[in-house]
Amino acid sequence: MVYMSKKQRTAINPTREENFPKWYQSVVREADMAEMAHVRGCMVIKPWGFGIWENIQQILGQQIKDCGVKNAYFPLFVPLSYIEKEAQHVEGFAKEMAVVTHHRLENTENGLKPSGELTEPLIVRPTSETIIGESFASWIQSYRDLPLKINQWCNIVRWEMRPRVFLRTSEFLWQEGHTAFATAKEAYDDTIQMLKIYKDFSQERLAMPVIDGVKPSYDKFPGAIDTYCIEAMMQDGKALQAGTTHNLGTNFSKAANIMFTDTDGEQKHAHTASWGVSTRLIGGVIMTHADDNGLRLPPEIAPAQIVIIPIQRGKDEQEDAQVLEYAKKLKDSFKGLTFGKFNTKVNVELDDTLIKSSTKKWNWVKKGVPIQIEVGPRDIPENKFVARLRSEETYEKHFLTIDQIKTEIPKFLETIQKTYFDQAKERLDSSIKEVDSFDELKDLFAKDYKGFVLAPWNPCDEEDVRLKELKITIRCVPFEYKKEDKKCILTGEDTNIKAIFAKSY
RNA sequence: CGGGGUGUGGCGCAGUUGGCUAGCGCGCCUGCCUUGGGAGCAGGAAGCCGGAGGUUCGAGUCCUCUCACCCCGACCA
Repeated sequence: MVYMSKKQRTAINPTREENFPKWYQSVVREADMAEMAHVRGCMVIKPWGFGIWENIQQILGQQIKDCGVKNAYFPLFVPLSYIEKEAQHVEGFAKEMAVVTHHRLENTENGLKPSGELTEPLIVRPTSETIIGESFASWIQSYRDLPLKINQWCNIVRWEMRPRVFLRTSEFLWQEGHTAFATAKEAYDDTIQMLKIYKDFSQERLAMPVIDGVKPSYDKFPGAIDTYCIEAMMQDGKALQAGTTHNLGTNFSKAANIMFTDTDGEQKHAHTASWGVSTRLIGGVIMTHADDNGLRLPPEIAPAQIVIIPIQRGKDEQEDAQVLEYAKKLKDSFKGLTFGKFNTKVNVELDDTLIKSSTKKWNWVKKGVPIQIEVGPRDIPENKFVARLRSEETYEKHFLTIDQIKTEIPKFLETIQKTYFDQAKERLDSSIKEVDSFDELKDLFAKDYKGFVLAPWNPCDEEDVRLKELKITIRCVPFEYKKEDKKCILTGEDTNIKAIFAKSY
């Protein structure tokens, strides 16, 4: 038996150290973010979790619009024949498709039975390249119709074998951008530009540092010329692909016949690209920032940056009423307050539920609200309140007065945001090891290494079986690293390219 | 889809070689007492033990089938 003092007691059990996957599930449950639905592989996203997604939609959505992209919406159902048009695309997605074959239920002796078989089965979109391509083909006729930039926020279905809340579910929410250009360069530039948007969003809003780069050819999106990605490192050292962009070249425009008449009068295929991020980002935020007391939300994407907890002692009704009154007044004092370089609005929640205040406070610790404010009878005469920052492990009290809100609260929020990023960045930077041989790589992971490895690699078209056996994947060839003439750790060939090797989600 | 495991109040679990009113911790409700970092005491509600069938005087426990979930592979944002 281990002696456990009250101080060591953690809100989340098991701890990260003890069992990372269970810790993760526990954080999701205790923070009241989501739960697995009774429908296989699907999740119910609860308000506190969905609030994060809404912020992602709102902030990233605006950034996407700022790139000249318009939002639209395309059908959930994709005719089978559309998918069939791009050979690699079919191969890549065939094994995880939900297929609709009937359009009616018939009441029989044995219960409801599907009837009215469709002449052509419909696929529930696993992604929308093909169906959007069909629209693009009819929308685009001349170079004057280009570039065409469309985005949709929607749900998609991939019949996953092993679901995990936020990280891998059969149905999930995402944003998929689809763009078409007259030239290959523009399509390429678009994939690079959008990757940059994702990277900045991830780092500046989610406080989640990422490595951007290009996927090995065998790991690219089915039907793409190249796939680019941002890779984040979770606290267990595993990589999480947090966003991707695909340069589709003319593969899909050939399949869907997206053609335009160019300035020279020639009929040409458009060059297309696609890019997306999903609710997986929320899983990334959890595994990047949460600790053994639960979630820690970066202020930039927290559904509420501040919760006010009235300390009502239940002894004196009048006193309790005054405290609540004061709490409301305090809440109003935050109106119009913003923080950070993006002037993000400060949202304040007043927790006036009947739950005991001490319990209440722990609930909000677990939910990861950046700042907890408590107000009690003693604060009223002096217009005071107590603020505690989720980023401080000691949950120290900061005594403030109402007129200090405008100056101090934004500072606190900026500090928390920065602290979370710095901690994650420090972890990432100190967990990238460089090696020059396969044996070193193997030894490292054999010793339960938690982190990334940067090593010389000569790009090839097939995954190395030795890596597969070690459950290690090449995450990407990063855009930035020191170029040196070395030997590929897998083939021994000369190369000046390096790749990130890691275990992954 | 292959290999392994688990299904018992909301959550986490215990339940001996079948045996009497099915337990424990947390949570929930009521009361007293407390309240500025997870309080205490007393009382209470809540489970046809995943489902179906079987063996038996008797099944949470044994057998058969089935479903679901978890872990390991294959696949993946």
